[in-house]
Amino acid sequence: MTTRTPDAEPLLTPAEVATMFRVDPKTVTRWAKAGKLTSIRTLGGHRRYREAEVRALLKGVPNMGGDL
Amino acid sequence: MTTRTPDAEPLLTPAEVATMFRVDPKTVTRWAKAGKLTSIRTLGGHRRYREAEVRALLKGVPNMGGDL
DNA sequence: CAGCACTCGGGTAATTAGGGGT
DNA sequence: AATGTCCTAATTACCCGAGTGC
Repeated sequence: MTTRTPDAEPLLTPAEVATMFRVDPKTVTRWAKAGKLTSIRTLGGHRRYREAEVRALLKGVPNMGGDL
Repeated sequence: MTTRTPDAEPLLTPAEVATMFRVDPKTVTRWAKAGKLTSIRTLGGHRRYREAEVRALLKGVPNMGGDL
């Protein structure tokens, strides 16, 4: 069976992102509202997030500022 | 000469659309029933969706300071 | 013709959105 | 300013059996 794959970017549900960051889904929603996360909405209004972006944020950005 | 192609819009199956939106195929069916998606029915009653329309709805617009 | 994956249809839990308050 | 919790309404996900697509 030839699996058709029309460019589909891997998306994550709010719950998945919340689990990855160890926060509540509500918090992830706030990040999306604040423009800190790219959110793609389903036709019903629910949000989906780009896996690539979430992973990039999870990678842990090195502290360049020497904050501590 | 290229292959002769009759006027045919590229169509997607429910599973393909579901994968692109990261939702269940049943959800895509609900969108069609709700009139949110243009559904083309096969002679057997199965639904097919316009790839162009799906892509247009799926466009991930980064939050450029105007989401709400 | 036979067989398997997928979709259909309906019904019921789980998740999400949104606002408000700590 | 930021996160977690409570509420209600809406949307979505998984259960079944039967039919379609190839």
